[in-house]
Order: sequence, then C-alpha cells, then structure tokens
Amino acid sequence: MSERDRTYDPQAVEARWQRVWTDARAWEVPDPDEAARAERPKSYVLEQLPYPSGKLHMGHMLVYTIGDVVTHFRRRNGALVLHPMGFDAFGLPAENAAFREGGHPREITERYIETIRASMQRIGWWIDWSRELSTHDPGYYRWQQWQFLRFLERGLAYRKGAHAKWCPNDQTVVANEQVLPDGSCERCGAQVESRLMEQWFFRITDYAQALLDDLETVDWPESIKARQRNWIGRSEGAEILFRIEEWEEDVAVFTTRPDTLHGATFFVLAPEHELVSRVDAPEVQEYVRRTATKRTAERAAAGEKTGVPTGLNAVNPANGERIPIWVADYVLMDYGTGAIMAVPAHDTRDFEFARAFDLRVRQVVRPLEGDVDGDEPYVQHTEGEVLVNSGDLDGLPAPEGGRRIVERLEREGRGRFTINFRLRDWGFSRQRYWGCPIPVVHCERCGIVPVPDEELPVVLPDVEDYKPKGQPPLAQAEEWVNVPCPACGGPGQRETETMDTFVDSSWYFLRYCDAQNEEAPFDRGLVDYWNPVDLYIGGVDHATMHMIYARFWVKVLNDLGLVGFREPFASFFSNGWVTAGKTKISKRAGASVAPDALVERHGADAVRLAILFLGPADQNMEWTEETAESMARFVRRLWRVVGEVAERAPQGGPAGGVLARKAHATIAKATDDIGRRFAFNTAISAVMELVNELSREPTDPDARFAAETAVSLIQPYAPHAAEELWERLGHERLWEQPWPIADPALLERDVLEVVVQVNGKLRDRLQVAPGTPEDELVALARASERVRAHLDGGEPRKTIVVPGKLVNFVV
RNA sequence: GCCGAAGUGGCGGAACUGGCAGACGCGCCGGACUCAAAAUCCGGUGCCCGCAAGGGCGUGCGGGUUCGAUCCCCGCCUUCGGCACCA
Repeated sequence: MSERDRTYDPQAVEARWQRVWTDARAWEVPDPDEAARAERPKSYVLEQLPYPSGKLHMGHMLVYTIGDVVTHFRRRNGALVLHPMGFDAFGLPAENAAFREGGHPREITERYIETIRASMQRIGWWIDWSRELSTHDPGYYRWQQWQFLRFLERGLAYRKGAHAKWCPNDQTVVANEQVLPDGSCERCGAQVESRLMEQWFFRITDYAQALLDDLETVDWPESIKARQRNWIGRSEGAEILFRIEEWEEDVAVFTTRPDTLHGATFFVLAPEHELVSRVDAPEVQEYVRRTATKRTAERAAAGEKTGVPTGLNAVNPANGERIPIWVADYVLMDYGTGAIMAVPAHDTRDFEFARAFDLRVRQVVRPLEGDVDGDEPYVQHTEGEVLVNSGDLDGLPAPEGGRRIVERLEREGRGRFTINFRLRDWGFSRQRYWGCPIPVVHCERCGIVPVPDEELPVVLPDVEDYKPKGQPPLAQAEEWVNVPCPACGGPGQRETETMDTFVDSSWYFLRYCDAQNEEAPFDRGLVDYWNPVDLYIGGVDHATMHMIYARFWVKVLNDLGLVGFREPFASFFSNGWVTAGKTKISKRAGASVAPDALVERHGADAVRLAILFLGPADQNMEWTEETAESMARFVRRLWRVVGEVAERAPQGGPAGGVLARKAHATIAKATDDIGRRFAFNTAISAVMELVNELSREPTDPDARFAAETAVSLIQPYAPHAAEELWERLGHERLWEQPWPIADPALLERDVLEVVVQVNGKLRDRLQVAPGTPEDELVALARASERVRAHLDGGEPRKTIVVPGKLVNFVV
C-alpha cells in the first residue's frame, strides 16, 4: 500500500475524479432517440436556479446536494435523468449587488456566474453544463419577448393605470408580493408608497380557478398547496347594486353574506374609489389626501377606524331603505369592488366602525344561543340559524335566505351570484434597467405596437447611468428609444420599462430542454418529453410568487398549443432553511460558513454529507462545523476500513453470513430512504452502521461484499471518495453501476429476538428461529425467570402474540 | 382572527403500518497508543434509587381508546412559519 493510498487527501481525490468525469462527459444527458426513450424512463430533477448576486451559501449547498443525490440515485436505478443548471441573472438582486460593489450590472453578474459555476464544479454536483443558460443572455430573453408577444396578441398582457406600490428608495414599482407585512420593501426595507401609474399586467386572474383546481393534480406538500390556496383566496358570494339616491347612479358591492343584506345600516367606499373623487365636500377630499400619504403599514394596522361621511345616501335594494355613504380606509380598493355594504351586527370591522361613529346596528340573523343587540357583533355562521328583521324571509335558515335574496335581486337586475378572488393580475413592469426589455413601441397614432417577431431580440442597450431616477433608466438611451413605429413608420418610442425577474423564471425549465434553439423558444417534442419536472426542489419562500407564476405561464402556453401539459412541477420537495446562529443564511450574512471555505477545509464529499446529515432536509437546520468535521472523520474511517478489506479480506462472493445480511438490510433501508422518503440523514446513518460492523470484522468472508455495498450506497453523497474506493476494491466506473438490490431472502434474519412483556412492560428477550410456532413462543416466554417473577405465580388473563416480534401477558 | 408545521437525552436527531423509546452523530467520562499533545482506536453515557443484581420514572400538559400509545381520538399549552381591516 502506497502512502497516497493510506491517507485520505480529499483535495487530490476530488480533483482526480472530476477530471475523469469531465473527460468522459459523464454528466451530460443527450436527448434520447425513440429507441432510448422506450428503453429507459425519464426523470427531470430540478432545483430552483440561483440569483448570481452573491457567492454560494449553505442554503445552496443544501438544495443542490439534495438534487444531486436524487440525480445519482435515479440514474443508477436506470432512469435518464435531466439535471441542468442556470442563472437568474436579471432583476433587483443582481442590480443591487452592482450598486453595492460598483460597476455595470452585467459585469458584476457575469463575474458572480463565473464564481458560482466554479464553486458548483468544485463541489462536484452532477450537472449537465451543456444546457446551462442565463436569463440575461439575449439568446434566452429573445424567446421570452417572443412569448410575451403571444400573450399580448391574446389580450393576456395589457396596460392599465393602477395604484401601484412604489418604493421611493429603489425608485420602482414593486409587486404586492415584494412588500413585507409592515409595509416595507422586501429588497431595501424602505417604506413603500401608493402611486397611480400606467403599468403592464398579465391577466393571471383569468386562470385563478384553474390554478386552484389543478393543485389537486400535483404531488406537493400540503403546506405549500395551502399557501397557494390562501394566496388565490377564492370566496363565493354575490355582487349587489346599491343606488346612490342623490346622483341616480348605481354602485356595486361584493359580499359573501348576502343573507345579511337587510342588516346593512351604512355603506362604505374606499378612498381610492372613482366615485369619491366626485364628492365636493372638502373634508372628504382632505381625508382622501391623508390616507394616500399614509403608509401601508399604518393603514393596515387594524387599530382605530377612521372615516368621513359623504352626505350621500345609498338605497338598499332589498328593502328600499336609505343608508348613509361613508368613506373609510378600512375598505380596500383592490379587493372586491372597493365598496361595501356595512352590516355591523354580523361583521367585526363594520361593528367597530359603527361603534366609533355611533351608527345603527341591526341584527338580522339570530344565533342559536345568546343575543347581540349592540354588545358584540355576531359573525360566526352556525348550522340552523335563521333570519330575523328580514321581511317575508324571517324564519328561513340563513344560507337559504341568502340564496333567495340574490335570486330576487337577479330578477330585478340588481344582483348576481359571483366568485371573488384575492389574487390580482400580475403587474410585471419595472422601472429598472437590469431586466428584459418589453418589445413594444409607443406610437402617437397607432398606440402600443408590438415589435415584429423577426426584429427580436430587442437587446438591452448600455446606458450612462443605470440607476433609477424617477423615470426608467432606459429613457436615457435616446437612439435606442426613438424608432419608427413598426405599423405606420411614424415617430415612435420603445417601451422603457423592463420585465419583472419572475417572468424570466416562469419558463427557464422549458428552455433547458432545448437550450440552444435559435428558431423557437424550444422544440415542443423535447419539452413534452422531459416535462413536467418530476421533482422540483426549492425553498418555501417561492411557494407563492414564482410557483404560481410558472404554473400560470405553462397553462397559457398549453392554451396556445406550445406545450402539451398544464402543470410544470409534478412533485415538489421543499427544503428547509439553513441557519448559522439564529439567522437564515443568505447573501447578507454568513461568509464565514461559505461552502467554498468549508470545502477547502474538509473536502466536498464531507461537506455534502454534512449538510444532509444535519437533519431532515425538509426542515430548518442549524449549521455546525462539528458536523463537517464528523463527516470528514467518517470518510477517513470508511477509507481506512475499505483499504483494510481490500488488502486482507478473502476474495469471492458473499457467504450469506451476518455481515452480508447487514449489507442487504442497509441496501433496503438506504433505497427506501432516498427513493421514497427523501430521508437522506437516516440513509447516511444506515451506512455508518454497516461500516461500524464491517470495521469489527474486516477479514470476514462477507467483508468484501459489505465494503462494496457501503461504498456503492454512499456514492450519491460522496461520489469522489466512493469512486476511488470502488477502484481500490478492484472495480471501475461506479457512477455507471446499477444501484444495488436487496435480496429478500437475506433480509430475513436467521435468529429473531422476541420481546416478552408483562402488562405491556418489557421483561425479557428471547432468541428464537424464524417461524417458531406461537404456542412454543408462549411456553418459552412463560419459562423465563424474569417473566415468572412478574406474573406473581398467577395465570395470565390474556396472552397476545405478535409472530416474530413479541409476547405480552396481561394479568 | 384564519391557514400550516412542530414539541423526544446535555445537543442535532431516530423509531417508516399502534409493538424493544433514544438508531446514527456531536458532546462528555474512562482507557489504549505517545516523552507529551493532536490524530486514531477501544469502552461507557436518558433520569432517579441501588455496591450489585435489580427496580422505579420517562416522548409539552390533561383526559380517552387499546393487551400495548412518541404514533390514533378529545381538550389545552408553547414555539415557528404563512396570510390578514379580503367584505
């Protein structure tokens, strides 16, 4: 044994095998022809792609190692596994990194891409780099612009004036999803304001119901589905028209409780409601001004209710009653119609408002027990409650009464059943530089004119100053902006806003399937072959935005006939957060625990093992360096034990002894843990147990088989060391070896341990042969000294026997 | 308020279908090797009583079902996460 073989040098071993794999082009997955498709199943394993706005951190270490282990496992189980990688290069994170560090966003971004790719390759993740893409590449976003134009043709992309969340610091519109609960900007922490401006939207609300229904068809954790359902927020109810008496005009409200219509004692408009701007009263306009400057946080803080009366009255269509119209900011413009009928007896918020301004309260649904009459609002729906104070409907069960009310209004043309969603259309334009240009030209004569397909891509130009200053940075690129209108040839200006980065990530998984295509976004045959993604892996933080947008995008493409499936991600594994101390590791913190430094110290194999041994991969975990040390120790131990076996253990197949049985049990456990349970930590434990037993019997006739099994099973986690040890055991190309299969015959133990209990408490253990008859087991158990002591000489009242497992006496 | 997840040794965690609670690892204790230390190896390690044999207790709390409950049911407590004047 040479000195090199004796001591484990991860840096040398890992470099060696990475060279071998690269030379063999082992990580590439060419698109299979028909014959190959018939021969092997496909599996598309995908992790959410990284933002190149910082270096790799331990969160990445976790996601990509999970994906890598599954990739190895499925490959060696015979599947053709697509496992690509790319970079989500555009968008605020990359741009902010450029501001932070100086330089052009493109340079910074590309530098980070280099760095991250080098780290990934050093860690040895089994990635098909021939399919790499970056969203800032014109070869990529050209086809995004092309798809946008298809959406535009269908009316699924449109422009409208809307109240937008505006970040005064980033000088851009931010998505609702990017505003934190306290009203601050997710990116920079500044307080977000409300502004009325023209913006681009995708009509995602057209797909609200489909997005909800199709959740039934995907295999995702229930918690993630629940978040999406929550986000889509479907409510069944009715739209009802009230008449503004003084103006002889109708105004619609949405309600989920039409049964309480007779209890409406006042009416409230959101301050942004169109009608409010037409109210002359100065105190109303003053109130509207005040709420507009109010920060989201203050308005949302459900403290004191504020509002002003308009002096106008609305007529309740159910009973002709006149009720006062108020303006109050507890009514939101972007939900329902921006106007409500207030029923203080049956809604807590209306009740609070009525209390604050001394408005009438009238109960119209009688609870089964107790009474309301002003003290507490009664809101809970209970089975069997009936209407009161509702004219001829009195005594009807509330739900039925509600139905009758809407049916009546429907006949009069003053109401209808409807469904309202919390989900709003996706505002995707950003007043920022670093994003995909929106390929349209504004023409005074023709309006918004799409750039013809053959002129794509509209390439993002360089500008002097790419920092936002109230108007989009692209407006400075005058030569680029001023172009003839594609329709009439007259003077036109390009759109200067860019697309939200979530557009980029809504279809990247399709592009991987045909990344070099210059004729189309992708070939439908290839995309339909690989998709849907069989296992998508990523963080919960993308459970709503990204994963809803991507689902929407695919549904639209399906409706356009561009893809043959309606859901992008057939199953989803949500990985936990990695924390160091108490803070989530991200680019903001944690250079000290950067994977690069850890790999330098312990080797890639040890760090890969450590991140998965830390705990269940779908739960949050706290990183500890001790774990990396302990995994490095384990690899060294494996190295030494396998070396000893290679040198001293007898040649020949397994003899079927204890060690061979243990090896087969380990195969069964590791296979189930990786393949079905995604319990990577316990799979590693199982291999450790095997190695522990092997280290006690390195010259056993089964030692060679046990060593081979251990090496083979640890390969997805520690591919470099495993490959080297496999070679040491006299074999080649472990990465191409089929995953081992447990022999059911050897899973049967030759001696079973049967537990003997008295009253459910463990009193003795028996060693018996498998298949020992029940009565013999009972006899053996009763013969036990320790059992007899607890039986107190009496007869057991009852005896329970679980064959092969236990005997329980009840006295 | 609504929705979701989770409470097990000193620590991370295991127990997969109701059947040996604490696998595996960290830490700690003891020993071997060493001039010494590191590394490595061997042994021990839930808590309490006991010299020991052995016994008792033990999976957030209180009940229940069961021969038997970390696991199922009911009622609480705590922690974490998401949504939230959503009409």
